[in-house]
Amino acid sequence: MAYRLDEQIGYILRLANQRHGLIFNKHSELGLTPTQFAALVRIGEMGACSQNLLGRRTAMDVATIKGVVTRLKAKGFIQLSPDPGDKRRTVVSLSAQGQEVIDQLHAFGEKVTEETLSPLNEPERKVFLDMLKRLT
Amino acid sequence: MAYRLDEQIGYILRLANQRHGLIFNKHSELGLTPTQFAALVRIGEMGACSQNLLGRRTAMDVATIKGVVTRLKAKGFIQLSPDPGDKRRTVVSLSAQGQEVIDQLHAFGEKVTEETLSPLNEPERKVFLDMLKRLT
DNA sequence: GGTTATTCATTTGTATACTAATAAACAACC
DNA sequence: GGTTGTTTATTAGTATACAAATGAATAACC
Repeated sequence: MAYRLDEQIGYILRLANQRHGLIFNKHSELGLTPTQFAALVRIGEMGACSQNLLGRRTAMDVATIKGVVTRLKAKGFIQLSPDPGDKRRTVVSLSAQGQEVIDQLHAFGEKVTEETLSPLNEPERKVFLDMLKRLT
Repeated sequence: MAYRLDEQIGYILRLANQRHGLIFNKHSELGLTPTQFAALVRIGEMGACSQNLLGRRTAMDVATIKGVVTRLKAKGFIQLSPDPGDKRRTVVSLSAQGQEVIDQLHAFGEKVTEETLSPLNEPERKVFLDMLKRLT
């Protein structure tokens, strides 16, 4: 059987990611990227935490989370403060503005998820997500 | 139902992509990235074509394919030549070295695909790939 | 208590990925 | 045949993503 790029999981994953990004950007109101969105939602879930821990919990390495935090701070959604008990750490937490948009983010995220999964019906979505999770 | 980042298709797709990238790099012998690999395999499938067309056939915009072509050329896998019939175009084609590694690339790609899909059994892989393709 | 190892954050460098703007060449059309 | 519109390629700017190196602070351990 000949090797066909269009049948390879890596290539198709990249295409699916691209499509998701397009859908995300089309609906985006707050000017957030998918990555910034993920970090912000995660802080909402976790509460305040160190910058590196936030990176680990959102699957971003230290260099990536650094940039994401910088931009979320510049946009006013988070605030940074020194950790009283550990001088190495920078504590990341939601700003008042960040708190205010969390519900909006969730509604937005649900819309993006819905449209991204729209080619699949309900039982298919469950099967698909279960299998996709096993590939992480 | 509360919104949970870990259940969102966009976030899980990103994680799956990351894992695939790690597997790809672990096995990579020729120093290619997944994107460079895709472009090179595609040229092998299509034969010579313009730089922009190659980008379209590998889902890369003009800026991205430009960089990929530059690096594939620097690594000696492709060659560039002017299009005799269209002065705008740059024709991209495999170099002798590129021709030589195509079979190796296919074997490598199959190994990466196999390991990436290893958490799924054979019938699951088929179902999964079919559904994933519908999300592109 | 002092050595060793680990963790945290930053920085540098390389590689996608997309937008937008530009210039040159080509195509369509009246 | 000249205007209009499209295509091709380049460039600049922003944002992930990862590797690797660094310095500061903390933890582990004998």
